[in-house]
Amino acid sequence: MLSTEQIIDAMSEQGLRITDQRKTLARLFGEHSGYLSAKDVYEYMCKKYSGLSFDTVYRNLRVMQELGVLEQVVFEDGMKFKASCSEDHHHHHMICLQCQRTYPIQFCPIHLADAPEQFQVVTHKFEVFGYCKDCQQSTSDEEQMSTKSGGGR
Amino acid sequence: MLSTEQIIDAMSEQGLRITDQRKTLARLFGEHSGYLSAKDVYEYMCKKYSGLSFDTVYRNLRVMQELGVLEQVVFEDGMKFKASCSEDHHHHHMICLQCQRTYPIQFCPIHLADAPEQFQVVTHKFEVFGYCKDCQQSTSDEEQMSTKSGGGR
DNA sequence: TTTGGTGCAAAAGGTTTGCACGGCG
DNA sequence: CGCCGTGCAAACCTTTTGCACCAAA
Repeated sequence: MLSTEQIIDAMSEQGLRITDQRKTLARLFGEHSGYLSAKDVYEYMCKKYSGLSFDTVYRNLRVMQELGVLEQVVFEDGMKFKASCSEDHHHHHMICLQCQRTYPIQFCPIHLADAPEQFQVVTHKFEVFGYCKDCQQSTSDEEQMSTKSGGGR
Repeated sequence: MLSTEQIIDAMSEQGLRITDQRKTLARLFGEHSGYLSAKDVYEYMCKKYSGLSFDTVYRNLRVMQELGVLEQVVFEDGMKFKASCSEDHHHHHMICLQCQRTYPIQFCPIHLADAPEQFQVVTHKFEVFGYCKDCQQSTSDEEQMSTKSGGGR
């Protein structure tokens, strides 16, 4: 997963200005490996920037996603973001339902599927949901972020 | 997949009133095997019911989903609905990007995934997207519904 | 200094809710 | 005839857009 520095460098190289807010965003996603909703990000950022507006958060999330430093995924309860995987080969994810951190799965089932021969495959989605090692015993809410982020879905 | 009659029977058994609108909804989902958004359904129904309101469509979609006759899935471009599968065993789907019809896949990759041993699996999602037999040659828009429903995602 | 980022306000979907009336059972 | 389903209006939530001001480079 991209580090804080890699995120900042990528944004800088693309000519984006590195504002204080964007540094904080980079750090948030660089250090937190789970998925975050726009609201999660807004609430987190609000603690530092009192006059923060929702639209700036959305704008920055969008810019960072278009730049490729963030990945955007649709869940049942809405859009979420996390730092892009730095793994360059195709892989899937296990996603923790508690802390929403992701763990790579190298195995890909796409060629094993009993496709109707006539079906021309374009893309696929394979995701495993459950509880990671840390979240099985301690269902307490002590996570990396002090805001409550888990529990969703 | 549930037939028009099965849908109506299920609704009737649950004490729901079978209004003309609900009959039409049952027929729509009973005969159309693809995913439809609330907007798709609204536009289709509008052709028959001039004074139709959006909220009634939403209410009925929700009721039918809670009753179990409709399945609700989140795509990148929003929520969509289709008649529930009548297959009683676990399976996955191939979904046509053109007509949005679905085809069952019996194969399930869940036990083959190289899980971090510590990860406690709760659920999973495996979907294959592409073009079905009918939609490969004819990219024309002749589908079951006369409204444009495909192309999405 | 110049261009791009931010906050504010408002708009734009999509979905839900309260209420009164009309139709199903 | 009683209660549920419907249409209407409005609220609500998330996301986007226009504009003027301020700050990064």
